[in-house]
Amino acid sequence: MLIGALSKKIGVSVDTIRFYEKKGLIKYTTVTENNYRHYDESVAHKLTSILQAKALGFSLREIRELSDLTDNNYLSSTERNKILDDKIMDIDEKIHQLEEMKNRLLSKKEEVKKGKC
Amino acid sequence: MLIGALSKKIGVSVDTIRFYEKKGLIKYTTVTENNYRHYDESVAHKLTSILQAKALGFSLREIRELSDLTDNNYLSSTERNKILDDKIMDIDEKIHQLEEMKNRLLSKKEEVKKGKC
DNA sequence: GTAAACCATTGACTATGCTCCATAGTCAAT
DNA sequence: ATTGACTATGGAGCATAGTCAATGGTTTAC
Repeated sequence: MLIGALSKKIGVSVDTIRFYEKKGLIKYTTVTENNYRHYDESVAHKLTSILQAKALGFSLREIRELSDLTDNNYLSSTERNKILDDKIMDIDEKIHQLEEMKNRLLSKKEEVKKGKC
Repeated sequence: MLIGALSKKIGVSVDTIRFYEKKGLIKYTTVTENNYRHYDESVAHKLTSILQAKALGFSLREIRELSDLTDNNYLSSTERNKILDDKIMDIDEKIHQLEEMKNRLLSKKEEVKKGKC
């Protein structure tokens, strides 16, 4: 898949794809003699999860660090585990806060219903 | 409470507080003759929920719009309800994606355990 | 073989969300 | 009354995350 096709498939600009590549978030699979980047399905999936993570308030740096955890091998399994556990706690915290926020909005809805506001 | 005290209490810079004020996210309660802003507890709570919302991937604009929903009265209850429902759906979606992300990290942990990576 | 549609690189530009600085007024303690 | 810690305003500067434009090579279709 060339960059334009990937861009259309995921709904993100070609500039953004090249930007993410520069930041080390994605890699192209192959480059042919003409110097065109070629991507496979796995990059499409990765892009999708990058976009999701971004919308959940993770920075590109954090997303990259998590992704490095899979791709590189310079960390001990203890270190990996710690990073993963931290991130999982982080996620649990976010879920909890989202639930709180949802409850606030639900009671706001009740108030609107009762004409209180 | 003056701006410095509020800043220390919540753990956000005075510049940020004034910046949020400029953006319409918070208001000072009173201003004395010396032109100093005075804040009460409600602003402290509001600041805390702004910081939470930001960490969950909401923009200052979105946070402001939601907050306007409480503070102003130029919308019909139907319109309010729609905005609230949209935001609640948005939150449900985020929770769902966080759970997906958590599962991905949990299986990554399993892989680390098994020495596969 | 040439136009249209794609690709690449480089660098400038933009929006958002702060952060810092200069300048100046205020307040509390000594 | 002066020092130090605070406040205010205005504007410049910065990091992050893109976006756009200029220039030029490639590929496909006609």
